Amino acid sequence: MQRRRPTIIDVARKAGVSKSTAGRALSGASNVTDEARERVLEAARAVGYERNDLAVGMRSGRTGLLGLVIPDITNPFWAEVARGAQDRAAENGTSLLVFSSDWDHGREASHLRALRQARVDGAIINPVADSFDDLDRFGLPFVLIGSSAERFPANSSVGSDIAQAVRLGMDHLVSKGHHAPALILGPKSRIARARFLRTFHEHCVERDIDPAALPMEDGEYTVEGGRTAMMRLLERDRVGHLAVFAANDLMALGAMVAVREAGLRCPEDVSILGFDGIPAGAFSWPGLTTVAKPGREIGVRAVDCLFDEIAGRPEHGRVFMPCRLVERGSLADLSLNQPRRAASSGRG
Amino acid sequence: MQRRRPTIIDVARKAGVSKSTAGRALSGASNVTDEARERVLEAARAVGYERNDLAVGMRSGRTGLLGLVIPDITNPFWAEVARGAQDRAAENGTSLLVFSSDWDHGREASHLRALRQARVDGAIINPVADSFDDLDRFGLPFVLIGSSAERFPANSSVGSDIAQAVRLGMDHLVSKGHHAPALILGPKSRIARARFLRTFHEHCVERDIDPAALPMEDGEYTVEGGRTAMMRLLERDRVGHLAVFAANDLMALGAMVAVREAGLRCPEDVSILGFDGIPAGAFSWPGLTTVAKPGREIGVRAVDCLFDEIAGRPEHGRVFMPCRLVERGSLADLSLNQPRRAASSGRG
DNA sequence: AATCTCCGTGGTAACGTTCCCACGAGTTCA
DNA sequence: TGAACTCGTGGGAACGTTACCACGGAGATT
Repeated sequence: MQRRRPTIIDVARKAGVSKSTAGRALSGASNVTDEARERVLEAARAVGYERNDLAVGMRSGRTGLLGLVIPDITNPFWAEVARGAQDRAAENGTSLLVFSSDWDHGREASHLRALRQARVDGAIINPVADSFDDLDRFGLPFVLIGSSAERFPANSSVGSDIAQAVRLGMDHLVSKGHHAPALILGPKSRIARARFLRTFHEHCVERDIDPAALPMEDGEYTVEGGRTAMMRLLERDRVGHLAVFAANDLMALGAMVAVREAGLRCPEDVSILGFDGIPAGAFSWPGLTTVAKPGREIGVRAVDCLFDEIAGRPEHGRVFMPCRLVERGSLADLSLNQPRRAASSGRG
Repeated sequence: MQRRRPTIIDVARKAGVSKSTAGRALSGASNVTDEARERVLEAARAVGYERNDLAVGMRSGRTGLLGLVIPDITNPFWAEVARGAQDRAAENGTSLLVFSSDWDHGREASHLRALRQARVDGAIINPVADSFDDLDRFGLPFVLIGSSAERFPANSSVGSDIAQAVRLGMDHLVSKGHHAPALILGPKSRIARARFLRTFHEHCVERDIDPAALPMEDGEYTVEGGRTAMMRLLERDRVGHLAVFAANDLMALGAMVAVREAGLRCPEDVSILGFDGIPAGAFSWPGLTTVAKPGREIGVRAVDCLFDEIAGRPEHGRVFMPCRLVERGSLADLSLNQPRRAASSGRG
């Protein structure tokens, strides 16, 4: 019942030209007379021709497919990245194969294999692997995204500018009178953690703060991880207002929950600064002040960078996108010597 | 520098068999000697052979690609659906092409064309179109997801059981003593709105409630839409406690913001019931009580259903997945004649 | 006027796999 | 013993497109 889909040969026949000419006209090559092109395009429209990308990929080696391998599409930050990448890919007539690795080496390897078998033109990868082996074996053009990219300095990568982001956060904390913030960090196994911590230390030194004296807790990059880390933080001896810089918005939101569960208030008793810029931070109460990574823009740039890589001109090298501070209501302003004064509680 | 990738012919040569036999062994066909199969597999491993899905698709008509067209991957609900679909697809050795339509007809049409050109085996679509035309022209097996599916009774679809969901919500509201809840609905242009409203009316009739007497406001399916709708609701004359049933979690969270901005408290002054079950609802304060759709499960079932459709046995027809009530802290319990008693404020 | 160059065109090969058919050897049945 | 059948195997065609080469005619150059 479903009849054969028209091919370029059908178009050529209808237009009265050879399939070579038809192919040239349809692919927008220049060496075709206007009249022939016109006839071919008209014929294509008439028979309802649609190019077969498989055959194109087979012959030309270009499939018009790109791969995106991220930890989890349900994580709001990665969803933003995916959206940016998808939009940019669509602008260039390419499509995106999306995979979630769940921080699992096996899954990642399996996804990379699927990408190779699909003969994608290239891939954007947030690598689970901290060794170069799997990536080395990938065998296709790729661009790394995220903070783990710094482990692979030889490859193109697009990430947020952590150094600038931490400085932004520190400046904001200090400007509000928080000179010795506690830290809530991710698991020790994660590369991003070391990066964050090292940058943080550098900024402490610049400001004559002894980082070793600052409270510090670990947790998974989740709401629950942030909650338990904050509980441990609250159990410590402390005097006066507590300010916390969390390495991730989900942890910051979890910390906020823990504060409330402890019978304390944010920002009156505890100030919280997040990191990521996920939408959910705008719905909490108070709204979460955070350093926002440009997730969508990272996705866009990664695709641009990947096109360069595919074209054999990897001129970008490593791209660091600037972050911005989103001020909502989770930081108290102690700079006016009014320790108990709440910050305005607008929703950034 | 990058040498040719090994083909099935290389494998055949190395194993000392014909490419037909090599192909049979690699594709797991039965009519091959164990010894030959062994040799082929060994040879494939030795030369690092990886099947070319393009060529397979070219010849066999099966590409191992599925399309997913949803409104927006950054919407947490759709991200869940995508994740479920992706996982199930991966289990079956297929990959997912993901597109966001942004409720735009042009984008949707363009994405569907890209799917056809990529020769995907089938697609899962949340259609923007309310007419059948675009879908009719699609020409490939597809399964619809989401509430708009009901416009197309002739096609397979997977969605949540709105009737059951609304009943669940109503039962909960009534059990907490809210017999005349206000409604915050989506835009009149959306199909989901009519569905929700009709079901709501049916349940009102069953309970001898006059739906016409209930306050009702429209808004976009966003936080801002919910916020302004709630502001309009609060401007109306009212007596006592206000209960609101929002047609979407984002709107519910926006409503919560509006309540706070008006100097009122949730749930003490206003009770809010959401609909969707997005993760952000757990981070708000109070936590959002909501009717949760099984997003991930919908994605999984949609893929199963699509495989049936591709195989030419569309036995599923229309699948409705049951929703469940997630009780957090945004509803006051008025059932004990204690109008001002706050509900427990746990985080579901 | 002869040659060279450029341009548009058409034919053919090639991409890597699966499908189809034919072949020979071994087995079963009459 | 011969026919029919099964089974594993191999050769070739086919999928739809683009790359490559060759050709003829028009215009430019010598």
